[in-house]
Amino acid sequence: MALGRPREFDVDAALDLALHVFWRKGYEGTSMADLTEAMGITKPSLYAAFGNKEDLFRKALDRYVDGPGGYYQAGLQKPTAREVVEHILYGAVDAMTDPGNPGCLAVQGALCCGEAAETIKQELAARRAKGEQDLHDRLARAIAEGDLPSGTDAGDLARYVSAILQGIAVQAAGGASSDQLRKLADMALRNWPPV
Amino acid sequence: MALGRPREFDVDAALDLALHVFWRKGYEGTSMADLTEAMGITKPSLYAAFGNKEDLFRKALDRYVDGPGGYYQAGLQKPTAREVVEHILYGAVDAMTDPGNPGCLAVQGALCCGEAAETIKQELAARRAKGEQDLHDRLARAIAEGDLPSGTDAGDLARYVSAILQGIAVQAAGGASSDQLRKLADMALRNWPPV
DNA sequence: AGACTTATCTACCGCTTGGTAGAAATCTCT
DNA sequence: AGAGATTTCTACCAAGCGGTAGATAAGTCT
Repeated sequence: MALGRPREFDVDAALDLALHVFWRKGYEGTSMADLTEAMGITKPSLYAAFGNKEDLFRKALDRYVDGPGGYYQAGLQKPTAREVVEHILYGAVDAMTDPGNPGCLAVQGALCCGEAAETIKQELAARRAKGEQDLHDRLARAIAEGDLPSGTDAGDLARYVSAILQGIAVQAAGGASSDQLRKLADMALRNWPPV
Repeated sequence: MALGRPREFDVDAALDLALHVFWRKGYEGTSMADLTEAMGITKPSLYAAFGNKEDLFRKALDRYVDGPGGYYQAGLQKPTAREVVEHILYGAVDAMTDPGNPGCLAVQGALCCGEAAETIKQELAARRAKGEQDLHDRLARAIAEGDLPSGTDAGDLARYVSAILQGIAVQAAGGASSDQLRKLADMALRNWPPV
């Protein structure tokens, strides 16, 4: 059923390569030339397969969330609040200290930027907010189930865990080792749940 | 003693304006045109007074550390570890929710970037590391003085506070309110010192 | 074989980027 | 008044940006 000349490259593999460039350099710091070089295709091929730079970034972001960032949604499935937070924190440490790709795409992809990247910045902020909301809902369930002390504020707790995660992301971007960050996660978990 | 034609603009005021542009847009997201427009001077005047873009950013960063970011060094002077952390956390919340300039220049100025901004990224990472080191030294003193439990690891503690601060920075960049962030600081302080 | 569809390539587009040359203007000093 | 120092301005530069036109190649369909 495939009409026309067949594509000579693997779309998913190319998208992975693009993802890693965006991850390392951020949206603004990545040029189309960076992408085509890393992906091993020419610009017209890139545009035909993925649309423009913004489209490509969104597709790479989706892939990130499902791939390297998958620890987050996986963590939310854990049976207890403690296991949820544990899985997410340690998962984040591992993902964000991946050699060659330090940090978190959702944080450093476009934390702040010029006008041209404004919509990407907002998309990332919205995704972070959505992640926090998902965690909120999961913790609210834990409170309802008696898994966490009643009277706990799920919103405050979710924001606290998010802040720790984002702190880990910034530290990782600055070159912190996985050992150092694991000790950070350990400390947060020794004090879990915070009062 | 002033030879030559006198400068027609106030260097410090112009530097302040440049600082705010870098703060909002980051190093890469800021163009020379953005700067000259905000500062109300032409490009040759800018280059004559501040050097190139990188020089200007460094000067703006110095001004940031002494001005809006001054809460940090001020906090380190407080008499007890608790007051130090309290001052730094609440100071960060206030500084990073400054209307029109959300977030922290040292975090979002260049968390990740293309090759052209690499040295700025490293400079910012080094400054964050230096800040963490200063806090480490202050907390180590507190441990030595019996102000914090002996056996506490100053490095772990400093990294923990840094992570919270950087979490606040990311949340602020994403639009979190000062009320929300204050509750975050409250929670961290209720659990201080973490075991 | 020939029509059709799609991918690939080279070459290019207009625009913005950081940065500067060179002349004119405005001050101080003698 | 004139020399010297410095700032200011307009106009410009090469290089890089994101994005595309148009021809050609490589498949599938009838």
